[in-house]
Amino acid sequence: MFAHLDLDQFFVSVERLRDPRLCGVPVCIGGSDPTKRGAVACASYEARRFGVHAGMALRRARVLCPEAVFLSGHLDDYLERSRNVLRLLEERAPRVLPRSIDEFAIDLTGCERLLGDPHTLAASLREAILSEIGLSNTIGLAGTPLVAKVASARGKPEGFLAIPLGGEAAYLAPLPLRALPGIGPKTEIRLRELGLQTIGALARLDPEILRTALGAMGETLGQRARGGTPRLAQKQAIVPFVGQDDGAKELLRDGLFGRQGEHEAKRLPKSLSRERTFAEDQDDALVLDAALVRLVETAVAALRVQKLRGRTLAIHVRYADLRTVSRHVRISRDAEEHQVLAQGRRLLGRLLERRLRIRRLGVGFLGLYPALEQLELFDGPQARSRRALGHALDRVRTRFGWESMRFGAGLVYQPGSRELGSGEPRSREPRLRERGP
DNA sequence: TCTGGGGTCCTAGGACCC
DNA sequence: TCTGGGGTCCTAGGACCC
Repeated sequence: MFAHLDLDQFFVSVERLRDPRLCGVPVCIGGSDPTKRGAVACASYEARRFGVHAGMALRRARVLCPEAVFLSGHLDDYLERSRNVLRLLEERAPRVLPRSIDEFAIDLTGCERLLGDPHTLAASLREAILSEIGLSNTIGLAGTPLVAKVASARGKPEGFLAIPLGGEAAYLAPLPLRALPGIGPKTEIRLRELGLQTIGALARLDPEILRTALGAMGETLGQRARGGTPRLAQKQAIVPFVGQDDGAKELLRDGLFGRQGEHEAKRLPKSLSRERTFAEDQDDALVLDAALVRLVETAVAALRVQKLRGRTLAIHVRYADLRTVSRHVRISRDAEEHQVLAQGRRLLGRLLERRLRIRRLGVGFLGLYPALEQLELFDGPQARSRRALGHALDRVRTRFGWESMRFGAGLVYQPGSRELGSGEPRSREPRLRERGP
């Protein structure tokens, strides 16, 4: 048997532990000012009753539920409590994989003799997380991880839903297509065009038809519709970044579950990116360049902390009309930050040829690989000292905050009151933004 | 009233090589 | 000189998830 544990309205629950006055009132995490751009990362059940849900624009949430309390949230606290949950589960269950910050897959196969009945064990885990950590949660129990996940989603909140062994496909059959992980809005439309309404209909469809219509994805979905496989696929946690400021915190984020993984080979992330959406759509080249500098700085710093390098640099842009476009370039193994920045500027230049205002700018690295310290042997003294500077910078920023150290163009970004930057006079710097990312 | 930020995986076309 | 077919890499974009 497999269990899937899902923390109910996780971010809101943590905020309520921090401030019990939030109990019983509608709460939206995602930004403290709902008149600004932003999205709801987590809405309390009280807010959901008004139609508010995760992913919704803050402004829309405010219209639907004006009396809601809007908060930026505390990502560091969420990460810590998520690790506490993982630790508790690992102490009492044979094999646990974090699926995200608020979801955990638990393998209970073959542990009956050691740990007893899976139902009893799963129920005790649910109870322990509630009583010892204070977090309400829902568990789904089934013969495959996939069905356990579906069951937990449908058992929310504060639920415990066990699907009888062998009854996986029967449980899924009457459910709507969208209940199956992997079916989003687009795929749902295409499946409906094939005349399908339920997961059961999808399960019965000739695999050949499915394959012709949807390619490899069709095959996968067909298998899932029939219940999936009774194995926990090795997959590393995805760490959703809630997005609120506090630059230096990123440096501390050396992976969500840094400690974990002695027995599980830790998988390298495939990509790393930093993005930001402007308060207002931008076409000022100076502002865009300053944002680019800042994003490259933070992304490179994050790579350095995780001892990774990227093979490809990507710049992506979302234009005012919401179209998203990216440009990529291969970067050399020994490229340094200033060279990466120069490449990024070139790519951004190409994207600016379309004369549209820019809503969002992003810098990403793809094809990540471990940065081998030996590479430094081949560096010249200049490269070495620049690298040392980078490491020193990371340390200073970790201790004193991102704003404690800034360079040239990055200063345009956020003239704050505290930082002195590199000592240059800043009075001439235009004040272009009211707050940093 | 226009939807954040961080990821994953898949597809498809073109370049290039053999 | 013309040219097939296959493999791989790179780039760009789409769909999905939390």
